[in-house]
Amino acid sequence: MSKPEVTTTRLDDAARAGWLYYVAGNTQDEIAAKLGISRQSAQRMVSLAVSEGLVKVRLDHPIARCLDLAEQLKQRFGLKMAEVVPTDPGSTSTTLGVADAAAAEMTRWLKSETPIVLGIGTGRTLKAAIELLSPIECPQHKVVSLTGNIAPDGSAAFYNVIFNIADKIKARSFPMPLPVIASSPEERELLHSQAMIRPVLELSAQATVAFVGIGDLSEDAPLFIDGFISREELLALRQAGGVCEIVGRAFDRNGVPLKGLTNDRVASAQIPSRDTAMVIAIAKGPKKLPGIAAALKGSLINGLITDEATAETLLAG
Amino acid sequence: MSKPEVTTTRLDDAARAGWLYYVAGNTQDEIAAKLGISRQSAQRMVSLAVSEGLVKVRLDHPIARCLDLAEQLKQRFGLKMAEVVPTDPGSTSTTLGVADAAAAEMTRWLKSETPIVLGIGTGRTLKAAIELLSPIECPQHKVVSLTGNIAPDGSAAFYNVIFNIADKIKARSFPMPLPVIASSPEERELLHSQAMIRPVLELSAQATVAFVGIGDLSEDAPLFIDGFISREELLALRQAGGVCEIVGRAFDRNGVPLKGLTNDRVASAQIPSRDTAMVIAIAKGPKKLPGIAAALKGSLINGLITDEATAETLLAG
DNA sequence: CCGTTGTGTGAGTATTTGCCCATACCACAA
DNA sequence: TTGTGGTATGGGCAAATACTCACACAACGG
Repeated sequence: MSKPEVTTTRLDDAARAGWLYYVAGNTQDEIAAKLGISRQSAQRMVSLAVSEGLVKVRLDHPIARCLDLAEQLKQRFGLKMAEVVPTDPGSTSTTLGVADAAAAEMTRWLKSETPIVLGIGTGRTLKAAIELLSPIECPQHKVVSLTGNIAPDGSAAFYNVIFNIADKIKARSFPMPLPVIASSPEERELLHSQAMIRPVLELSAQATVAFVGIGDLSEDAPLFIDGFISREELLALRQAGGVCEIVGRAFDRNGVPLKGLTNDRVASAQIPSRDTAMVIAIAKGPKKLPGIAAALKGSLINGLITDEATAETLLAG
Repeated sequence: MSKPEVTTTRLDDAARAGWLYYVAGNTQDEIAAKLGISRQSAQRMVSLAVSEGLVKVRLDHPIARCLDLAEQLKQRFGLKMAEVVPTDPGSTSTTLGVADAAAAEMTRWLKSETPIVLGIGTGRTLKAAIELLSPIECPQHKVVSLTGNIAPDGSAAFYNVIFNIADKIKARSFPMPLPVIASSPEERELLHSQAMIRPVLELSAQATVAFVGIGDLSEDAPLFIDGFISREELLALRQAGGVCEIVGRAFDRNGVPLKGLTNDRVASAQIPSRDTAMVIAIAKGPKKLPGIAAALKGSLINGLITDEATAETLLAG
């Protein structure tokens, strides 16, 4: 037999072995018997068929596309974790799907036996996620708020969810009894140096994992809607190039924190270090796209939970 | 209420596990870790994905021998289309392999943008093929049954698959609410002239492509097993030289329809014209050999999906 | 003629997978 | 409340599979 012919018959045999294995459902032993070769050779034929790309596996489920996108996101943006949920084309909700996924991801972390420190940001998405969280007893863990929980009018900030989650999971909670944005840089320093606050800030820096929302800075930016900043402050942030806000701090399109403006007075903790903690953002939708892109570009996060449409646009851009 | 919802999320998870297993190449242990479940549950998820038909394996290598046989079949019997799949020597299944190939061939037709009329026969092989069909949305097409769908006892004929396929591909379906074999020639005429039936018969004559099974007339002929004809009628058909049956109509070894007997009462549509339609038979195995040979000889079909062993015998004879 | 190199094979072994079964869980009815 | 039937879970084990290694053999070059 001449050389090239040998190669084609080898692939032929490989295809036959692969067929018997994957389509006919034989074991490699049976294939070996039927083809009159040793089982090791049969195994080699099958794996040759796989490595030569003869065998194509396809998943007939919308989820497959999501997992694929998640993988691409991880690759492209160097994320440690990514999850993409299907987009419901008919819904305009900004929490549908991602909240469920976030709750599931939280549960996975909380199931850990070894104590973790769970950092929690703020926002509508996060609130929705925590509402979906099934109660589990996790007295070994600690949850720490990354933002202040006092609204400008003195009431508890509605979308600060530290108490909700602490209650759900029966863990010790560390809220930050502070305004989200102080009235001056000096006041912030004063507040941060309080004995009550310092341990919380230190704990937040030790977070094992943190879940944060990403706020946009459009006309109806949550920071503005909820009264934490004035319209003028919002406009100033936008003019300074701000595209998004994470735990109250504004960033430009490259994920670099803006200098000055309200950022000088944001009383939130820093986003935990991406070297020591998983920082998972939960965000989807066209309005948040620039913000998510910025967070990815600036490596502000190393985990992302989003939806199909958003993931596609992120990868296309 | 909760039942379908639970089922879909379960399938979602199964798809996820299947993806991680087959596409990402994780072991079941890794999947278990990533999904926060036990390995056993992961294993169940994966096998659920397989059993639900979410996972499709395709071999992208035309095995030379099979291609060669297919070509010879086309030449020798003047077929427009032939496909030969490998034979699993140890298996006695009459559908293994050919059903997959038939599903793939159907998919090729269904992908067409221009509307087609798809005629569908009946039988075990066809049923297996349609179960393997991946759901695709084809509202532009029409599927028409070539046989009645009422069993002698009044129930829906089990191997009438028009509803299964219509459901899978979301196309308009045209079943034939008739018995497969009428009690008399007169009854058949009466039934066929009904306003409900005539359009279906007309549509079936316009089929672009039709997939049919070939039934044998041995002791366990499907027509007899399923109770459409009596043992006496079966024997009579055999004595009159009948070797096979397509859409209920019996043919002799030259593919000529038998005169009289049950053929006078078969309420099925005619096999669509081989001049205007592709008529593809799906059949393999020694028991069906005479039938396939007859169908080829009588040019009842112009397409064939069979297996290696059957193709070889056909060509040798 | 001999050694080298690449390829294919079989044997043995570690890992992975499939399956059974005891148990836990949940919903529902008595 | 308790019992009951159906369902999901995880442990354990045997089968199946993947991997590593050593050897055989042919081609090639010195």
